[in-house]
Amino acid sequence: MSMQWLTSEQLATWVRLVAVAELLPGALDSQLRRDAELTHFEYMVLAMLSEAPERTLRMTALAARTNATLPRLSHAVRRMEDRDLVERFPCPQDGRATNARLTETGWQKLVAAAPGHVANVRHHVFEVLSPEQVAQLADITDAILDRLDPDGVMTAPYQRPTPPADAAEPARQRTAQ
Amino acid sequence: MSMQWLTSEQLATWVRLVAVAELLPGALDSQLRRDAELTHFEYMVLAMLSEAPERTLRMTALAARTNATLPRLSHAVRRMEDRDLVERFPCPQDGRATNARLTETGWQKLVAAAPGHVANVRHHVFEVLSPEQVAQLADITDAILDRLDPDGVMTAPYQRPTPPADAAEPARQRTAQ
DNA sequence: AGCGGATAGTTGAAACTTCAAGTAACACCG
DNA sequence: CGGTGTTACTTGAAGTTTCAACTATCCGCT
Repeated sequence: MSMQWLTSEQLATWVRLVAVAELLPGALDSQLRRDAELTHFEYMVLAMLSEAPERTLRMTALAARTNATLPRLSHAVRRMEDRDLVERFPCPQDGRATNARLTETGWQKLVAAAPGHVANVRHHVFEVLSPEQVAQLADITDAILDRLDPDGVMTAPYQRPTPPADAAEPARQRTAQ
Repeated sequence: MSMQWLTSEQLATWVRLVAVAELLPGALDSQLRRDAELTHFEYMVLAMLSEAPERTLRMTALAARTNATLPRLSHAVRRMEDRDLVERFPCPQDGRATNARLTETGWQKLVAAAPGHVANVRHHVFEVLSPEQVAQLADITDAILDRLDPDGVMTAPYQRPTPPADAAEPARQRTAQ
């Protein structure tokens, strides 16, 4: 394979980006499985529910936020229901829809798992990047997500603070949408 | 979840990085499945073999380069063998080992699939990034891979070209083996 | 040479994801 | 109203990945 359609700089970058995309989910999964008996996907389900009003979300919305297909989510939620992490009930406003709600047990699970997960994130990403690089990475991922996720479904509630150097503790807000 | 252990800039960056890591493999998979009847994993198997001497690699080496477990690779190669994309034969030097070799059909498949794949990569990544950002991204992914893949198994053969002008980092060596 | 342990890979079963229906409720239109 | 089409799931089967043995070979040691 001589990919003459990419410059060697692009090729080197591409290979590294793919490697990160391939390795990172595994690293997150391992730590969570080992320390919290959760997959990264299950963690995301819990995390997304925890941020929603009433800790409740419709299956379709939850699937969008976790980048899952509906069948995948449906099966996963059934298994998590067996473990009493979430519960399902029909949506009062729309008889077709199902709501998933975080249980108290699920919340506790998330609270217990979060510190280790965040530590892992810090270890793999933020400890090795300068503040400038963190800002650059945010710009770069923003640009890529413009094509990959035009509606920003996966990043919806996470607005960026003001770009300049020292962002300490500004209130972050929901995007309109 | 109020993750106070990350700054809001870090949190925003993190959410975007996870979104890219989650969405990118899916985007690659869709295009390859649609246009070439290959998964991204199968494409990587073919690509790694195509770059190896004799278009041949031992199963363990191939697994490392594609970030697969040995059972996963073993099953996948068996299925690809049924499609005549690769072939297996015992390693002459080591009776325990198995070699996987790209067949002519497999090579043709890869050649046919590559242009569309590269176009997809360009579309999702390089078209939306400036040359400066491409260089930044290479530095950033390099730094992250130092922890995620210390031996550089996944990026082994892809050396970066000489950095343009101002390189701050002494570029830790990622040895091929 | 022969033993014990490590290495390389395969295999079948369990777990998970994807795929192809299937069900029920809503929405519009005549 | 009743029909037609769409939306929001759920379900069971098929395909894939992971997990736990299991086989065979190699290496170091005596």
